[in-house]
This record gives sequence, C-alpha cells and structure tokens, in this order.
Amino acid sequence: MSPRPAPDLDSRRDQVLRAARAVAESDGWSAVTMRRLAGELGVTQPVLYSAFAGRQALIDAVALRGFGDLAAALEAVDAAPLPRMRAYLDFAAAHPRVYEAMFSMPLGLPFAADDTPEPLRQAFSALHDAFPDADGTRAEVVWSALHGLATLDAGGRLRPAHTQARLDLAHRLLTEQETS
Amino acid sequence: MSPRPAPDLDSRRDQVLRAARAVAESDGWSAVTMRRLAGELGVTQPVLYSAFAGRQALIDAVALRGFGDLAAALEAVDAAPLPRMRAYLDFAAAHPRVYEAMFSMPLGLPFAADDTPEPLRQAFSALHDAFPDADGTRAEVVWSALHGLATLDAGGRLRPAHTQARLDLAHRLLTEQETS
DNA sequence: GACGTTATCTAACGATGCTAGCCTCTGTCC
DNA sequence: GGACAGAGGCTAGCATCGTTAGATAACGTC
Repeated sequence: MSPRPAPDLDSRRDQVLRAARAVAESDGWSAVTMRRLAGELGVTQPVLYSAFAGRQALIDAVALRGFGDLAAALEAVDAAPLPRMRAYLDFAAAHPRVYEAMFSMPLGLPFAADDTPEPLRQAFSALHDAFPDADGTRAEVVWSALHGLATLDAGGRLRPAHTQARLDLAHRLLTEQETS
Repeated sequence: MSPRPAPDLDSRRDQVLRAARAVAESDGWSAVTMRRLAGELGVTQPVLYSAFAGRQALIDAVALRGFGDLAAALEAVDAAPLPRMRAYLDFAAAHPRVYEAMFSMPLGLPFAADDTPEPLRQAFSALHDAFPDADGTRAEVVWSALHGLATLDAGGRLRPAHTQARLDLAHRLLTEQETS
C-alpha cells in the first residue's frame, strides 16, 4: 500500500468529497456509507474521520460545495430572469443527488441566520440580481417556485413532457409587473 | 400479556401508522425505528411486520394518508386561489414531518404514472380546481411554488418573518391573467 | 380434554456509523 | 549510520439499525 506518501488534509478532503458525490449520483445517498467510500478510495473507514468528523459533516460539505457550484452556474449566465431560471433548473437536473443534499436532507448548516455560509448567500444573490426588489421577497418567491419545479420534477411528481411548458409559464407569471 | 385478544389487522395498521406519525412529528423520522415503535405500542418488532412489509412500506403508508389529509384540507375551503394556497401551506406547517415523508423522502409510490394512487390525484385536482387551465400546467406550476414555499420555509431557508409577504406576492403573481 | 392454527416472542444475522488501541512508516537528531 | 519520537493507518470491536427464522403459548373446535 501507500507507504506514507502525503497526508495533505485538503486534498484528502477533496478526494472523499468527490467520491461521496460520485457514489451518491450513481447509487443514491443511502449507498454512501463510510465503508463504501473507504473501499472506493482504497483506505479503511477510520481514515475518513481524519477528513470529516462524520458522515453528516461529509454530507454538509457536499451540500456546501453544491451551493458554490450553483452560485457559479447562475453567475455564468446573464442576470436576466429566464437565463437564470433555466440555469437553476439545469443545475438541479444535472446533479440531482447533490441538489437533494442541499435541500431535501437534514443539514447542520445555518440558513437565514447571520452566519449563513458565503456560498449560500452568493447563490441567493444571483437570483436576487435577476429578480430585484426592495427586500428580497420577490427573490424568495422565485427561488421557492424554482425549487418546487426542480424537486417535484426530479421526484417524478410532474409530467416529464411538460417541463418546458412549466418553465415558460413560470417565467411569464414571475415576471409580471408588480402593480401593487 | 394479551392472551389472544383481537389481531384485527386494519386497526393494528392504524395504530402503527399513528405511532409512526407521532414519533416522526416529535423526534424526526430518524427516530422512527421499528424497535421504538414496538416499544411505543407494547409489542415486539416482528409484530410490526404483520402490519407492514417493512419500514419503507410504513413510511409510504404515512405519506399516502398524508395525501388524503391534504386533499381533505384543500377541499374544506373555497375553490379559490388564496384560500387553497393558504390551506396548502397551513397543512405543510402543521404536519412538517408528514409533509416531509410525502415529498422529501424516497417513496415507493408512483406519481405521474397511470397508477397514481387516488389520494394523490385528488389532492392535485383540488389545486387544479382553484387554478383551472386546459392541460394542468398552471396547476403544476402553482403546486411547485407552494411546495417550494413550504419546504424552504420548513427547512429554515427563508426569513420567518416574511411568510405572509411571500404568500401575498405568490398569490398576486400566480393569479395574473394568462395573456398568451 | 386434546388438537391444530395462529399470533407472538426470543434470538440472531448482516450492515451501519463510529472508536479504541496497536503497528508501521517517516523524518530527525545525535 | 542508527536509534527515537511522532504521525498516520489498520485491525478489531461496540452499539444500533432493519429484518428474519424458529420456538412458544393461547385460542377455537371437536
């Protein structure tokens, strides 16, 4: 085996995180066990605990990186309603398990509190930029609608053939004038 | 112990289901273990398997009853947008763990397929009645928005003080004229 | 009163997250 | 050049989970 090459905590954390993401995307989060990840990386379970405090901390890390990726995906397109909506839904569809970790699994991350991690704040800002208003209520509603579309679609709750029609309708409704 | 009183499978299923719902609402789904439920009911674990094929089937049953309750809650109010939106969000807020089982946990239930269980169809119809359109796309978008609002709010992702403002804005946006 | 049926309990299996303790290797200092 | 300290990894194990097989005891019937 590896004699004693390079611990390098950061790169190890990255390896574990990538392995977790890969297993989750292919076989679901229930398959993401510490033993499976250890086997995938060619080490034993206890080694993983030097990178993450536990399974929950690992999932939190995957989710946090997911928020960073989502923010990047949103910022990569024009700060207009339709492009950002499409980017959001594309991200959720492309990485359903990561999206699940971000929103549908119990996390230890704070959200609307003052100590909200930066990637979360950044992702929300990217939405707010495309749907500006005074206090962010509009962005929250937009976010909710997108999240609902993404989640229900991914869960097979909506008719798959109508994905585009739903996006078009949602776009039209959400960009109506706010005539108080 | 009970000598051989009354098996009565239906009532036992009901007992187990209620216990599961109660434990889930108080301590979360991770606390809903077969041993915990058995202890709660004064029986042993294997007895539960005479009522449900396994833990997953039990969760499915809780979710299915939840859809029935949601449909009833929606039908109990006027078939108008705002009352039904409020009823939906109230249900999700009142039974967060049941709602979680219905939408955020892996279920074995079919959804948009032809064999969709009746309670699901009924709940969706109650939304469609309040947001009628030709092919149901509008109702799906409304449903998505409500689901997003309910989920993100329950998960602490949104500012708690603005719940009412979000509902008002969502209502205004979703009831705009559909000028094609 | 004896019997078969049936519901129940006891006990166990495999798998999980996580941890304690030993062992091996690396790098350093004399 | 060689011994030592320390860091990192591995083996083995604990408690808990879902689930199941086999033994046990109570009921209704004849």
